[in-house]
Amino acid sequence: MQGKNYTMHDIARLAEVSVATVSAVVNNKGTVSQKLTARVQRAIAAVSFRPHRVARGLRSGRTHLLGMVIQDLTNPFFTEVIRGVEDAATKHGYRIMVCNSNCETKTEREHLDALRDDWADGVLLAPCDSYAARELPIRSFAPLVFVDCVPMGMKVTSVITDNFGAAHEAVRYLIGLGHKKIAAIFGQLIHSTILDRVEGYRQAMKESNLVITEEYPRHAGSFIESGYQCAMSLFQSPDPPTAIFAMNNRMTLGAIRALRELGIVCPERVSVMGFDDFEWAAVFDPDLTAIAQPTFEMGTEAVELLVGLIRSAENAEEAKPQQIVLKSSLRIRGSTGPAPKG
Amino acid sequence: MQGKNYTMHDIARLAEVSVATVSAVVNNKGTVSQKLTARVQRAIAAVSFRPHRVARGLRSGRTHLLGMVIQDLTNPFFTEVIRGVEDAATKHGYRIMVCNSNCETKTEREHLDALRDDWADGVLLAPCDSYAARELPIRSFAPLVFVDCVPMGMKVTSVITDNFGAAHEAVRYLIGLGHKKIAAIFGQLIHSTILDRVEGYRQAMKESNLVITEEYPRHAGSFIESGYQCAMSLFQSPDPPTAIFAMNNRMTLGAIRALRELGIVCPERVSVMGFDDFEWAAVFDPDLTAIAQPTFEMGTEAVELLVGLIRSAENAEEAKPQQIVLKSSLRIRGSTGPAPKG
DNA sequence: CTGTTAGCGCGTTCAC
DNA sequence: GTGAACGCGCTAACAG
Repeated sequence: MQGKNYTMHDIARLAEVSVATVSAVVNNKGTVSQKLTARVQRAIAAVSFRPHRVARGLRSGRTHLLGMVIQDLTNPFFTEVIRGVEDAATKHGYRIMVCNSNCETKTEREHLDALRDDWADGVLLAPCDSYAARELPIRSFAPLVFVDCVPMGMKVTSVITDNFGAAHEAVRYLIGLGHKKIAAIFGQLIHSTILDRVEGYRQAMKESNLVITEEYPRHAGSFIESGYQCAMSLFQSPDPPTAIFAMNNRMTLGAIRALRELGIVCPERVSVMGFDDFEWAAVFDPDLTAIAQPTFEMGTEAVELLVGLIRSAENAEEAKPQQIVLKSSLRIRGSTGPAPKG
Repeated sequence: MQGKNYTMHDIARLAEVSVATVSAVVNNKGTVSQKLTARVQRAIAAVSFRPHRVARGLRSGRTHLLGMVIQDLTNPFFTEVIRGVEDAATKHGYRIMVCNSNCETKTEREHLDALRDDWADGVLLAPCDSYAARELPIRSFAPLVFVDCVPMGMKVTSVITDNFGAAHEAVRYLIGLGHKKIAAIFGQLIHSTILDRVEGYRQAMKESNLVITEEYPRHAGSFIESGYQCAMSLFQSPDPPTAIFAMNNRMTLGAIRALRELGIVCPERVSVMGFDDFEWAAVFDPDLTAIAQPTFEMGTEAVELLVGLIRSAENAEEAKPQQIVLKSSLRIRGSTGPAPKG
């Protein structure tokens, strides 16, 4: 049923050389004569031999495997980051093991353990809880780079978006449109990303002497349903906002649905600003104004950082935590407009 | 910098037993005395030892790794399938290596080769080209199960949706609403899925003696942009359709955007039926009628099939190709309605 | 330049 | 019940 898996011994026998010679050819050591090299290569091609990664890793200590543990595979934000990771990793000769924690710290931990069992050469982690992440073994079996979200109040090697600045800019844009009653809706406050965004929102409001009505900031899980619930309750209050700033792509959609159900026209009566742009944002009616994060770049930068750490570790160098902060960009579309008069 | 990786020898020394005893404890052989077992377990816990998967795999020949090669990680259809795969794989003690071919046969091939290097115990494949897939080494290093899309005209082990039946049912539903001019738009005809859907559409039209105007079936890549282009050109024809059947989630969105730009009201003037339901379909205005595939189940079924094949292979049993065909379901929402009069 | 040898960490015989 | 020895496929060290 299955094709045979040839080993170096088979090749050595076929080419009538020793296994060490085969190994040298396979690894381009450049120490083998033209003639033998050709003979070995012919034998390799004849049976389409490929060296066994497992055995190779066992001996060399390096597996050329990187692990990536993410919060949620079904969120397009992460799949785009992964594309960047794949791209850069392939360039450096690494493979990627994508692990989905499904926003469960227990699963996240299991994946990290499994990557340890695999002897991954390095790990990228988008933790699902910035508080719980402080307990994680940062200096464990392999270098670790945090992506998108970081442990609270710790200096770690990471690649993140300037969430504070992005939120600040977005709110200033809304204020520039004449909005004074701007409500933020967000998920549980356990991600450094969301916390930074909320800070940016607060700061921008404060700078313009705008009040954050107590009922305005709403939170629940970062789902469509919670965005819907938040928006619904906001518009049941006596003094509803004229702008909603949703701090997550799914919550944005929930808010949009709520507005439609309530018959509240967007952007004439209420503007909607989303965090995270995505391929389909332009298909909605109105098309969504949103903050676009540099997802692909985030993935590539994270791999570059990680590969650097792996190299340092090999040379027994001590590398200090390095943070890369990427700029986002505001994509202005149809869901935001001037604040209604009166 | 990095924590030390302990080996069985370390544990043996710590627990003052032999490595074989440690191995027996680790693998629950049940042949070690209570006392020694406890001592070994204490030593394991003390340094949080974990057996090296790589070395283990080298010896046993099994890696407990499954590979999954998919067309496009950014398509929610696949991420949901992956969730099912992860679920079932974990249950059976397998890990998953997700590989994204990005709809390139070359990349697909490279991933399959890499999985061979990894000695994956089995492979799940959603090929990006049903014709090219016929050249793939079906009987190679490990059992292979096709998912979603299969090589043209070959009997292979696979889990797919009843695409013909789904499309047939969808078109019959539109016909039941009084539509006669129903246009199908689809991507390149290189996927067995799309081919089956088109066949279902044709068959349903034929059964009701409806003509498929030559200009109606349109094709290009399965992108938002191509859906947009298809819809645009359909409505520049002298006799435009009253219903559009988009055979892919992205094309559906493109069609929606085109209708909005042209000011064509949906569903009053044109109904839109999509293939592939997704989380956000209900947020659009109007919310989208679509055929929902059993994505999660597709993933779990594929793993069950694959695990079965792996077991058979271990027992040197010859298993014949087994096809699982799953039923889809029609989610009727607001984008479809009665055909306009006259 | 090439071949021989010894292990990488683990699992699986066998003796004891 | 337990321990010593061997081998999985490969690479690093050394010998020739």
